[in-house]
Amino acid sequence: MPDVSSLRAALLDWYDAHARSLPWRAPPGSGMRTDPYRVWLSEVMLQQTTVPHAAPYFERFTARWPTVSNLAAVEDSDLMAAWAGLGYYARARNLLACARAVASEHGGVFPDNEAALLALPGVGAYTAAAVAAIAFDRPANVVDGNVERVMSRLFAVETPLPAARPELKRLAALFVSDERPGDWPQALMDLGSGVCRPKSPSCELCPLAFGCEGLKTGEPARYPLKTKKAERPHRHGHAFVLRDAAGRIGLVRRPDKGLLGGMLGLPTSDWSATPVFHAPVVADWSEAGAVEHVFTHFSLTLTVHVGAGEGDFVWTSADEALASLPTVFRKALERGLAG
DNA sequence: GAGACGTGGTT
DNA sequence: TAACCAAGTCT
Repeated sequence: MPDVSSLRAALLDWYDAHARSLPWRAPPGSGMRTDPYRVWLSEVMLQQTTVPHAAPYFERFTARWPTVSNLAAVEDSDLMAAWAGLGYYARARNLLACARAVASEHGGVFPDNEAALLALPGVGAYTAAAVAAIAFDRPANVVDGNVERVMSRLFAVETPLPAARPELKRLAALFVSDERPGDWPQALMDLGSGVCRPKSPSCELCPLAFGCEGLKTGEPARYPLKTKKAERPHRHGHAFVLRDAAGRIGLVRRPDKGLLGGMLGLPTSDWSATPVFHAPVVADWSEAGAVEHVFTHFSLTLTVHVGAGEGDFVWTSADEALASLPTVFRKALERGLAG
């Protein structure tokens, strides 16, 4: 068993020299702490999302809505449009619900403890711990994919994910301490992101190499072990680019639950092996090609049809539609507009 | 516990 | 190129 306190000291030293500079991060070692609102917003945006993808959204959101109270006052449709392209749209719906809960139930001030944070919409075990630690400097066991990977290597855990999750969390808990509780998870995540990477880890640069059981095995990259995932099915569908006399696009608001919930979309058929061609209005539809898109649990070929007509739709200029649609529909609309 | 839930970059 | 992967949460 590696010596926990020397590993901890070694990683914090490394962090002092190598911490990343990020838009939501106070200068490391400055003793400054980031506004809880910004910590929370960044943590939600970073769920299953890379730093380069989330960063511009974070900059736009904080410029437009500097406080959680500002965010709480936003119209649902504006928030969803601002989130377009970032994915996992339930996050956006929960983000707004959480901002409104903080505004109405907590006087516009984020709660400073893990339990109260956990009760907020869209805040799970990871985010509650991260905000408690990073924004409030509370000792909290912050366990994300990076931490799981680092722990699985450090201790050469042979149990595959996801079954190994409780064990990895227990191991991570060994490092939680009153000393620099806010820096610790960030150091761990920076290490996981830049050194202890999923593939080809840079063990020669790693401050924890001296105590790493995984490295001793000679195959650190083998960790964490994972059980095979089911194959991703392929579906087909039809999407309809409907234009009125003014050239606007007819969109529909999707139901809150389910795929792309709460977002605007193009009218479509069902998505299945053999979709039924069911146009939103009777029109002279012409085919404009197809687009491919990959979701987490299925891939999709969408055949795009263009036509003119009127009806009960959310009529939107092409530019606004392109900016507010989720990516799958943005791609379909671009295809339709290109002819 | 397992599946739903997006997107874009990397290998 | 297909597969894998990213600071997860909810049901």
